[in-house]
Amino acid sequence: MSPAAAQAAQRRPRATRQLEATLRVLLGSDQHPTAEQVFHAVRGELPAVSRGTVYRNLGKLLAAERVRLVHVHDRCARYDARLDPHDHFVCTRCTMLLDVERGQAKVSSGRARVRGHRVEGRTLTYFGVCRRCEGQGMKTSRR
Amino acid sequence: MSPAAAQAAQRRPRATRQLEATLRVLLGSDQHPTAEQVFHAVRGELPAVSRGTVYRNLGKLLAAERVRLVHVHDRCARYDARLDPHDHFVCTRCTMLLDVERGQAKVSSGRARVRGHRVEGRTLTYFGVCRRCEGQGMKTSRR
DNA sequence: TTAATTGCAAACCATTTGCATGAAG
DNA sequence: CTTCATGCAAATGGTTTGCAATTAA
Repeated sequence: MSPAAAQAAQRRPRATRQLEATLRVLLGSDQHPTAEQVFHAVRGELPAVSRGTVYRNLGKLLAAERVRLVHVHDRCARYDARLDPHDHFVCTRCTMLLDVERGQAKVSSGRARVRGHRVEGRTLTYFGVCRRCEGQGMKTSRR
Repeated sequence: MSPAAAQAAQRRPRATRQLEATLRVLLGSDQHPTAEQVFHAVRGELPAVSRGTVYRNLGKLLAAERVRLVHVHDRCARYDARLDPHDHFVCTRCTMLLDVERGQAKVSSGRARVRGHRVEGRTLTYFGVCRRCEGQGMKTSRR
């Protein structure tokens, strides 16, 4: 990170309505919405927001570690306002993303190093077919 | 999956030079290359291949489960020809991606269901700073 | 012979960015 | 005031796709 970028990451962002609405949307959802979904939700209260602003604000929230990113084999990023250690389950049919509590024994409390490299964290994602899609058989699933 | 798609996934793809070269590249690397990197490697032996063909062939190899995708918070997909259960370590500075053997006790042999949903697999990714980047301190790292 | 595959180029789509205007501190 | 944030629109970049020409089977 460049010195300028490090400084930017530490500077507290201005409390704009757009930024606050973006955080509020994320805090109020456990659906791990995409940027597009956050954008639509924010537009609900601020009809004039632009996509670019939502993307920039999501970036600020990530930099400030107010939210995290969940990486799935989907094409787009998904945001999560839960900051405590937990895992995820993703439905490979409908992309539903669910929080999963971390069983203490499931992953040993964490290796400090892996093959000599310093480990700072880990992500564990279960994947499969959610109950809803399982029930729907081969029918085209929702998204 | 539509009937047509299911059929397509089962039909054995034609043994073209492009497809074979693509698989050979993947089998010959433990670097988890991106599509772009595979494309360049394939171009090494078939100077006329197009990006589109490599992407289509990567898709066929995935459908045939000859290779897998590793999802990292990077922007692009990375391919892996190792099919046995194993985990990964990613360097958050240089994006180096490493195979990690799965310690038998690390992740319990696998829950069949999570919150009622059927689990078919899981991915465990450690992230941190690799030894090389650690040694380089704050210097701009390779990619 | 004939259906799948290729190369090419255009299309897609999530995300990023430059710039002039507007608002926060 | 001064600096940061916004809206807009254009640019990016990885990936996908339509199409006519090839090629494997």
